[in-house]
Amino acid sequence: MDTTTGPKEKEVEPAEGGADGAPARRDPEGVRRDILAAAGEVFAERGLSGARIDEIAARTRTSKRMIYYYFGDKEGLYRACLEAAYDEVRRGEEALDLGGLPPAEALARLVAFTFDHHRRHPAFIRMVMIENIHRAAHLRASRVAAERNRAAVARLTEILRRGEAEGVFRPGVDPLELHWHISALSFFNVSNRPTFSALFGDELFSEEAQARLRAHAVEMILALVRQEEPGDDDQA
Amino acid sequence: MDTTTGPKEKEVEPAEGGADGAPARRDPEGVRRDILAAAGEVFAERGLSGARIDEIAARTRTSKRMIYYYFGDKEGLYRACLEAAYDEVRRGEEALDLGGLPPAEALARLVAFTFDHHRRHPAFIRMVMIENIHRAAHLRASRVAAERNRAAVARLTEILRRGEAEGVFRPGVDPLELHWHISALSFFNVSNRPTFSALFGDELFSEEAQARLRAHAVEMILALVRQEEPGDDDQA
DNA sequence: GAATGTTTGTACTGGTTCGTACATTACGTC
DNA sequence: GACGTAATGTACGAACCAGTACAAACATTC
Repeated sequence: MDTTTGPKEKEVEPAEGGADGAPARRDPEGVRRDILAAAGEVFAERGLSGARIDEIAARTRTSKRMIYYYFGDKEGLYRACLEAAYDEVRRGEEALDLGGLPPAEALARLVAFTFDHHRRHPAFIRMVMIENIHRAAHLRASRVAAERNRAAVARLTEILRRGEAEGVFRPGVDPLELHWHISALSFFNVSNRPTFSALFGDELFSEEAQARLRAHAVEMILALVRQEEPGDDDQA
Repeated sequence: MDTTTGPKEKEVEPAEGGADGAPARRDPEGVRRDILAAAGEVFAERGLSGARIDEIAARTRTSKRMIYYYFGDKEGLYRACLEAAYDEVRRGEEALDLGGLPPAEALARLVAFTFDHHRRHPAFIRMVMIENIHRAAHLRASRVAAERNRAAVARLTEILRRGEAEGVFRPGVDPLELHWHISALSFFNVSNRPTFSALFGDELFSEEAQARLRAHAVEMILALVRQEEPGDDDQA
């Protein structure tokens, strides 16, 4: 029985597979990212209590020991994943530039973009669902995510302000409330697909149906903020 | 050390505390309900993997043994809870009678009712969230819930049909899609409150703000189905 | 090239948790 | 009032799983 726990003679290949050129044999930052990626998958898939540290470790290029070394405990790892998820998704939102567009068009694009963006990030949606199940206990404990989210509302505020000034939006619309409605239509469309499919089938989730739903979301939001002046600038 | 596991001399009081008059000493149906109620609370609170059978048993007037006797295993119990939750909530919806109302009014009431109904049943919402995390694996495995849900859509179909016939609703609105939107606005308002509060504070969840959100939900849905005929029956 | 702190691997442990073996009691019924 | 079955209580087992003890290898600085 070989009890020597010394250096195993398997090929070494320490950390040079990163493809980013850095031939660092020790690569703490890379290990961190590696763990975070694996943990993100597993947490999103199974939830906090459902996830197994050993499974996360197995999906890693490193070992369980490293998880505890870098993240302390399971919750610490979970919190880091949560922040990373918020961070990544919110960063993706910044790509959208609505500066030059007329307010109604800008809002329409924002809604459509949000709808699509949520669809593109199901893992993020799942993390938020899980966090809501936990009554946001861990999100509350982290100051990171708040900043980026306020940016989303700030952008909405700006669009509303412009629309109000131009007289195309009715005054007094609360940006936060509007954000709430937009999020609802976009988030639910991803989060509740499984139970809905189970009850009513898949028909709402074809590309065509989704495009229709998105168009309706845009319509509904615009209808809510539009200044209804029947026969004011009617072209006729 | 007393190793006799015989009849303990504690007062007997077998099952007469039910307050419903039935002095049955053995009460299988009551035990079932008792377990189901306790399990419903715990599963809604902690999720499937987070729930502990021992905790459920502790909240019961009976023992863990009975859980396995009646429900087989943890999943069986969870499935029973899920069905019970759907059943109870859908039964509560049947109270709403919209028969005599004009279509727009009926739809408005339906949306407002749905919005409130979701708020009144947070535990049900949580069960659905949890089930969505599990990709509806357990809901799919049960045929029960489907029936009652179709009734909700059927009612919506009827309202749309009438509205279309009367010319107040535009034709071709898909009842299932409309149900999706209504559900989104109502469900999300409960399901995502924790993370939203964590990021933006509580302001949207005061009674006044909720009333406003509900009014907006009604408005948005009506705007979506309304026949836009600018200047047709304008009183002027 | 030695000293010192950082990063990593291996094996293990202590507590938790689902589920069950075994025994016993109530109930219906003939 | 005996018998078969349904219902229930107690104690326990086996697996699982978060977290750690111990020790080694690397990196950095002088």
